Amino acid sequence: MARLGELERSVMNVLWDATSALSVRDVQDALGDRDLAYTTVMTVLDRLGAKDMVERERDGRAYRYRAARSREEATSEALNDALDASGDRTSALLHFARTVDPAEAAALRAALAEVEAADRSGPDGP
Amino acid sequence: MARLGELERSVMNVLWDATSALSVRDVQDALGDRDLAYTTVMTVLDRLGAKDMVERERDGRAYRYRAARSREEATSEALNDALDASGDRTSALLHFARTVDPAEAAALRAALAEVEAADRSGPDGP
DNA sequence: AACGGAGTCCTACGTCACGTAGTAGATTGG
DNA sequence: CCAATCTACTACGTGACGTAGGACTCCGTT
Repeated sequence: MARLGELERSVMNVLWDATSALSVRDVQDALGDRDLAYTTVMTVLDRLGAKDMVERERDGRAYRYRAARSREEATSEALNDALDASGDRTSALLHFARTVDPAEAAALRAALAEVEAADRSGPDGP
Repeated sequence: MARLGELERSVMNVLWDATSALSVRDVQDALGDRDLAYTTVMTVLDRLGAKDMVERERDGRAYRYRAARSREEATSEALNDALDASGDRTSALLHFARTVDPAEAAALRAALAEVEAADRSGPDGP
């Protein structure tokens, strides 16, 4: 995930929490506690578009914005970026696995077992 | 891991690849392809110290610098930061597990099995 | 004892990302 | 036709980072 600033991240969270594409006004309202100028929200949305974090579609005179990737996909990308930056993905992953919280370790094991089963029954599906 | 710039990361890599603590001069030499001023390297080392990425010890008149954490620990921290920023660590991890490369998945499974075994035989050791 | 080299500390400058917003111009409902 | 609404473009302050120079301090050498 391209690096995000604090406001950019807030906007992404609004978009991720929304069920449909939002107008600038919608986002501004959702960020009600910050009382930002309309154009501020527009600028941020625009920059997020430049980072391919959001997409927009015309809706009459205005645009509606949606997240280009789900929160999980974006985070996963961030994880991959961190691993790549480290230079040695595998040993970084191993260290992480050895130090992760037990509950999360269990969740991870379950998810990995799932994909393993899927792979075994054939990568193209049964 | 505190966010690092490109030169800062290069310096960390030099430190991580070194077997012992390095002087400013050592680091400058290791970065020989960039031909940086001595003080530039000092400044970067200093900033890395402010971010708790390096530690230094006196060696005569000069200092010697070493990474405060291993590459793996630092990356692991970065992973945790990314997960925390996402808001939902578990679902991010699950998505990651489902999309990770098969070889890495296998490595992860092995590491997780290891810690599971260690936990079962007693968290305080056998 | 004065000098030069090696080191450290402090300060600085340019650039870029980001938070923040204003102005100008187009479009449209009433 | 006018006011509201929306987009496009421009701008400014701050902080991070790459980069480096100058001042000051030791210490060995002449």
